[in-house]
Amino acid sequence: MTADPYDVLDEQCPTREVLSRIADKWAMLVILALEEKTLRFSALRTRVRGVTQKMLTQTLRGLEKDGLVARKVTPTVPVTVEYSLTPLGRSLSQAVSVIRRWTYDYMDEIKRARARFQKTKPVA
Amino acid sequence: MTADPYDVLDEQCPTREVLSRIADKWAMLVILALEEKTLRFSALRTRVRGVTQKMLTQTLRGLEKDGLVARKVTPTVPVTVEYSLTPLGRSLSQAVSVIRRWTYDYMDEIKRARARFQKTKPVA
DNA sequence: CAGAATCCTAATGGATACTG
DNA sequence: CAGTATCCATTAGGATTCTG
Repeated sequence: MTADPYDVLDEQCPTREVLSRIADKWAMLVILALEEKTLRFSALRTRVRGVTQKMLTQTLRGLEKDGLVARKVTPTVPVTVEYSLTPLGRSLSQAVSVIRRWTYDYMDEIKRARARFQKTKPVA
Repeated sequence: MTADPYDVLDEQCPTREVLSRIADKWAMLVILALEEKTLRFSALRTRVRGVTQKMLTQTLRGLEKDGLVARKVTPTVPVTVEYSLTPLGRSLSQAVSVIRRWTYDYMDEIKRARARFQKTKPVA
């Protein structure tokens, strides 16, 4: 059993910036949306409720840069742009789904924890 | 098979804000650091390389609020404060570890994807 | 439709000073 | 030691306008 050559807790480790990209609210939501199916820009904007056009564009460029999302332009009039997960992106979506699963499964417990916290430390 | 009562892609869904808290660079790093062992504030600051005291405090308060991290104060002089994952936090750390695992496993492929991207779209 | 550009506010991050 | 508080510079993010 060889130790990992990486350590994300180390600031200099290249994995740190990869984590920074995916440990991001919009990035995760986009990945989850594209996991379902390929979507056009406008559909993606609708599916990922609350994302602004600017953040969606920015997030997509980042994911594209790291090879997680593929951008396909069809020269219709007006132009059609489709976004989909690459095989690499799909492998990541598995991991992101685990996070979502956890969130769904423990939502109630988190609510209780919050209530408990409020009781212990009333609003300052 | 009952459908999940939640949908994180819905802006109004309570799971959205939970995801926002954990889909965060510092939050994930703190969770990974505490997964190894209980740590005092200063040790945590050293382990999570690059985090500032301000961001660490802020991140810990958020995780504490959602019941993921426990804060234990021992009234020594000077005071000793230990942070550890709660059982709920440990269940999450499993999921976060999956993300880290993915990052370590695909780091090389991401590097190649970046190189490819650079070739296709030279710096603007 | 898919975005680029612009403007403005809020959050982040660093540095420093202070306290129980 | 483990913070809180404050000032300041930089950056992220939101709202709006405009275009191929």
